[in-house]
Amino acid sequence: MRMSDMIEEFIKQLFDDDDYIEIQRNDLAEHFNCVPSQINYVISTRFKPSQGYYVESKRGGGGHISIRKINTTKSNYLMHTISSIGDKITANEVDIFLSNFLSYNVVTKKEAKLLKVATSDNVLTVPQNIRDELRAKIFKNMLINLVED
Amino acid sequence: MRMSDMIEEFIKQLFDDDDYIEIQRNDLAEHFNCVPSQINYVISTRFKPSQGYYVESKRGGGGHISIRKINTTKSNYLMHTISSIGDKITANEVDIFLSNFLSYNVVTKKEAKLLKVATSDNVLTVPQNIRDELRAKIFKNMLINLVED
DNA sequence: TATATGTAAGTCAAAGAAAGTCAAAGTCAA
DNA sequence: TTGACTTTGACTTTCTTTGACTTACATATA
Repeated sequence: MRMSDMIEEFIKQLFDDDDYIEIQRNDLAEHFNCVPSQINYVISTRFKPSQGYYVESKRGGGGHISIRKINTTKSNYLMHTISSIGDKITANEVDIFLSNFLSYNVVTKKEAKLLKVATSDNVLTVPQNIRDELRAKIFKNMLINLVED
Repeated sequence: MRMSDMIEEFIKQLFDDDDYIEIQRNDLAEHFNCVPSQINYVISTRFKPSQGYYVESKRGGGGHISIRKINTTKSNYLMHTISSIGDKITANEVDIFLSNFLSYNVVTKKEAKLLKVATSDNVLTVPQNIRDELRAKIFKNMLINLVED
């Protein structure tokens, strides 16, 4: 397992039942025996706003990094997601959305699978230059149908 | 015996009793003393969705290729449907399939909606001549994901 | 108060690690 | 002897790890 994945998991467990945590970058780095900037990497790739987290930090003595879980209703969440997607989207970006949907229970496993496969590179065998556009269209339209009435 | 066949067999044995495995492309290539891209060849020719496998991968450090076996015991109905669909399918034909699925409770309403919208003409804004092909691809692949458990 | 010092986080680019792509070359059966 | 399938390898892309350097804040001290 990757170091990044372990750190990600560790941080996520810190939340326990709360939606707010504070961590010390250097302590965490020491705990995992990695360079401090590794923590930044994990945070910037796994705790982005688009993944449902809001991050702040303070430098200097007593400095820290705080992470807040963003909670919204399912419909709001989906609607917000839909409008945040531009004309193009990569398969990877879809993946990130889906894993967030799943962790917020916005979609079922099966629905996530459907979303995933319908937008996967394997399936969208069209020229590169229009693939991400087509994917965005399919993805957004499918999501619209998941918004509760 | 061909190298590809040996690799194929080897991978299939990895499943043992599970329906999910992860492999390291480079390790496997080394094990068989072949170039890594040989593994890609084996996977792309022997582990296609149409052959009951779903493949994903991650690059970079700690990267891997994962293969999921599709459980065929669940619904002959869907499997039969999938194999009855050719290279092309119209939006109308999809509709007919869907209403059958619904009346046999093979899919939920939401799933049916997803299937419909992901394969609708509105969404598949690609040239006419490839639209029905793309639709068939998307539709069949989505169905495959509904078959397995 | 202004300044110096220490503490902690941020940035960015290079190096490393895997997997993907594609086309050329090889093989083999019909 | 052609055409489909296989093997090979050079090159590309994606993701992760590392570390040198920078910036910001807190506190002690002149």
